[in-house]
Amino acid sequence: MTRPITQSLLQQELKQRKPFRSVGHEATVGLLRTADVVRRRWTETLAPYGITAPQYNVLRILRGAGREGLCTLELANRLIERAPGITRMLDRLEAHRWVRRERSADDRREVRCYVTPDGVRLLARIDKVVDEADNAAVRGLSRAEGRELIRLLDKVRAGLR
Amino acid sequence: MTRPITQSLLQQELKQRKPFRSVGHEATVGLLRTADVVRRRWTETLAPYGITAPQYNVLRILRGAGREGLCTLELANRLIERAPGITRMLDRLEAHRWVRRERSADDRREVRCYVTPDGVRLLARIDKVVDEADNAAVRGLSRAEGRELIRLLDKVRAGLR
DNA sequence: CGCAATTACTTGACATCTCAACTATTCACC
DNA sequence: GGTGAATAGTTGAGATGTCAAGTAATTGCG
Repeated sequence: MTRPITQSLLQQELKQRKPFRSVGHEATVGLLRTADVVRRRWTETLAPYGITAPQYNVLRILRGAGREGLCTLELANRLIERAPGITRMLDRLEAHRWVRRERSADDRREVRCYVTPDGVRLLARIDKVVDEADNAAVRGLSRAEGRELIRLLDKVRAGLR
Repeated sequence: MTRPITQSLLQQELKQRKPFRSVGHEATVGLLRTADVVRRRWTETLAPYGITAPQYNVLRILRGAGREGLCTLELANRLIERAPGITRMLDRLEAHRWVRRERSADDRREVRCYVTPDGVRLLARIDKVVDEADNAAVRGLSRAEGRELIRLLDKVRAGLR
């Protein structure tokens, strides 16, 4: 538990003089900041296509769902998000004609959502640049480190459940 | 590059059948989702105190700044955030009397911000539960794994700069 | 069968965050 | 010294998230 001679990278970024209170604290702050940076990079990547990152995620999930589509709450579950946000995002996606919604005939409480052909075309144009952004995120890591990062993040989530 | 027999944890969470397109993609998605989970836990921890996570961060930074306080843009830099959000958050923090603002005498363009004694008292009440939340985040990890996670996150951010 | 509880949203209100545009100062340079 | 450029911050408008409360359809149970 010796005092390090140099500050950690994160300490310098935060312009902090004091060392972190604990490994947990430094890991938490590092995690949130890193996610912010990645999110921002994603946003920049998508901006030229007139779509936001959360909207892109929804479209991609709907494409994955295929012909059957998904209902609103199922979408919310996959995004770990509450329904109200989804409803309003779908309103906007529908206005762009990237998504189509209709009441389910089986259960008229449900609203089933589908990507439109326009939406699929948009995704096709975007996929490559998103792949590039994803790979850029792990540019600094070796393949083994990338996998180790994935494993550690899995463990963090498992510990929080 | 062999196909894994079992799906990764994240693949199960996302109910995806296909393996991830790349290590970069899985790491990116894992990072964003893990940060969301940690952020949510933080929000729950702070809710009983009537303060949001971003507000708590601002207060903690201002406490760290001490008697000299900080100007708005300096706060924005430390939070990796744009100024407009900070202005409005400070409006709310000031309404709660946790923060005090005044035009700098040196440079009348600047607005210097300080925690009030009320703010300091609030932080004192909160510090412990936040520490606990931070430690809970790495509960699943050994000490060595925690440090490894910090190192890998540092590398990701360094690679994105 | 009928009615209460549950489910699947939807709407309203508020806190973040973002970009763009605007005001007030201060700085730099002739 | 004065004027144009840069800096610090605010305001407006839109997207995302949250909770609370309301509506419509379905389920469960006596």
